[in-house]
Amino acid sequence: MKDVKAKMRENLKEITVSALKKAIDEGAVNLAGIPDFTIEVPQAEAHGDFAANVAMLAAREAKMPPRKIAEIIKDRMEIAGTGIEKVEVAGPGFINFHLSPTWAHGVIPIILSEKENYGRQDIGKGKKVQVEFVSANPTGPMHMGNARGAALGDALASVLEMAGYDVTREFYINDAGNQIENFGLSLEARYLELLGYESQIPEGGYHGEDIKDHMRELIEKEGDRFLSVDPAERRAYFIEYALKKNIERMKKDLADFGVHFDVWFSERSLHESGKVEEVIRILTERGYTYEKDGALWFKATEFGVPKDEVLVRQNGMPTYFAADIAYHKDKFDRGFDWVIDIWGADHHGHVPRMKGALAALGYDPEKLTIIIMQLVRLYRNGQIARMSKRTGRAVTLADLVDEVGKDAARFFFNLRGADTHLDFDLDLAVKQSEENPVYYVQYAHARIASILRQAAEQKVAVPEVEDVPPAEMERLLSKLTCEAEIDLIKKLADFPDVIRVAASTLSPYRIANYTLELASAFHSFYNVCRVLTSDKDLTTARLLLVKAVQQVLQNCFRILGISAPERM
RNA sequence: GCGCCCGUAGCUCAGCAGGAUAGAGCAACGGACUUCUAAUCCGUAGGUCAGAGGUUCGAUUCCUCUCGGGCGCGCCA
Repeated sequence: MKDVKAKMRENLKEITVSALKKAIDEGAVNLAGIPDFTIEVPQAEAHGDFAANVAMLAAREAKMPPRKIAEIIKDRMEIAGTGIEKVEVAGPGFINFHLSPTWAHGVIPIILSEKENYGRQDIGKGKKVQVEFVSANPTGPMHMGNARGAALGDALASVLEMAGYDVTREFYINDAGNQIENFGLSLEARYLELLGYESQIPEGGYHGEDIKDHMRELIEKEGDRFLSVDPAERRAYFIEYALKKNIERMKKDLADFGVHFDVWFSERSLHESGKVEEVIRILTERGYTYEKDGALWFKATEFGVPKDEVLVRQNGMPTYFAADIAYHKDKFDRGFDWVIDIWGADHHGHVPRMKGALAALGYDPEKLTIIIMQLVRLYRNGQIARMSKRTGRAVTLADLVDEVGKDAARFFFNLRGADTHLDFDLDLAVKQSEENPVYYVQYAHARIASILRQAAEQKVAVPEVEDVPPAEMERLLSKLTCEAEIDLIKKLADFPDVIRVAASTLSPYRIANYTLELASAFHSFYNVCRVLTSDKDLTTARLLLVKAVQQVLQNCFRILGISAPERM
């Protein structure tokens, strides 16, 4: 893994450690060991390119003021031939490293040869991880919350892939249970109603227009023949019919949103294969259940949950929770080393009991990470638009793609962390689409594409990295010395770090933020430095630079699921 | 009542998993296109990081409490 920044950090750490060791050996500083310090990038440019905080951490044990320790370390540093131009002690005791301005230039050939793999990490070490997200109710169209989950989950999965995990994207279809019963009753009511019979949608049923559409379509195809069919039987048929349509629709809407799942997992299959029953039996055998009021309960309180939970209802039907336990057991039985669920904030209360159930089954609850995503509050015409499926007037994911566009919507959702409460003003999103930040980053890509087109027209070649000897490459890139160029190159060198942090904190929004920063550095560069000039070497160097920028932008866009336009 | 999330510029949010003088975008104001796309750039202004304690050499970041907002606490999913 080639990472100029990480390598530099390592070098600086080694230099600092050996200087400190020397100081200890000489008795200049009294320490038993080397503190676990970091080499970080200071905020202010005046503080150099990197800084070590070791002196502050050592101060207490050494019983010396940090600045003095820093001076002692600094005096013993061997910096000849390291690219370090100056070492300074500053502030409370930082050791600041000022490097030669070209220290990061080597990142350009690395990007151009690694291409879409630039930034890839190996922290996952090929571990099998499953990301389960969206898992929307198949009883109707997907809403804004599902859209957020889709954008977040897909980007997270991509980030983990970049970090070296073997990722499976999975959608859990809740095609069983009470809601499906209600779905059937609602379909049936609409069916009867459409044929002129009096009928009522039940309590907790679905009032959406889509329910009516399903039945209208069915009547066109099959007429009124279900009037004489046994109600339970015809409801089963309606459910089968409408579920299939809904799931196909969800697949299509998600595909239009740029999200593709590896596995669509049916809840019903867990019931049919006996896995729900099996998991209940195991819990019982392990002594974690008891009967009360005609129901079977899970002793959740033994795992720090406020109250016990029902597994099997009085009527003999297993609860959603029971199926969910079976589902999670199945996930681990399929060999995943790590399971990540993305749930809406309205489900956060179920986290402890799910983990408790896993512990009861003998699995390590630490291997399940549940990301709680705060809900989306949707504004339209200046007021809150309800998202409930039952009102039938929700803004759907498909509407969002139509009105705002896939790229803008996905970028917008991934601009914020999962735990921010998100107000989405649809009118504003549409109205401001011209000023949407997504255009800012895409424009950077399009501008570069335009430069490369111009270069091709002028028969200016951009050399392939493989064809340029390292010494020649170094000579060419040494032409890149103005501030905008240096800043841009450093930004490129940040990318592996960004992947690392985004993956280890499960925060794909960091990619979106970084993309904005990179685009900003590019736009600034563009306004100051002309790429196609009469200076041949400078032109070549800048072409290599912008090509590298374009590559990194593409790598970001791929993670975020947005397109990389050649023209805008 | 109990639990989880949030509170940073007028608005929407960052703040690199404790670091130095808290940053962007939008909105406001002033500049920059005979030159690779002005969907851009440069500058000005804007702050009691909700409040109070604590841990630390150092807190926007970690802990406790208070206030304010959101969401949960079903034999629904």
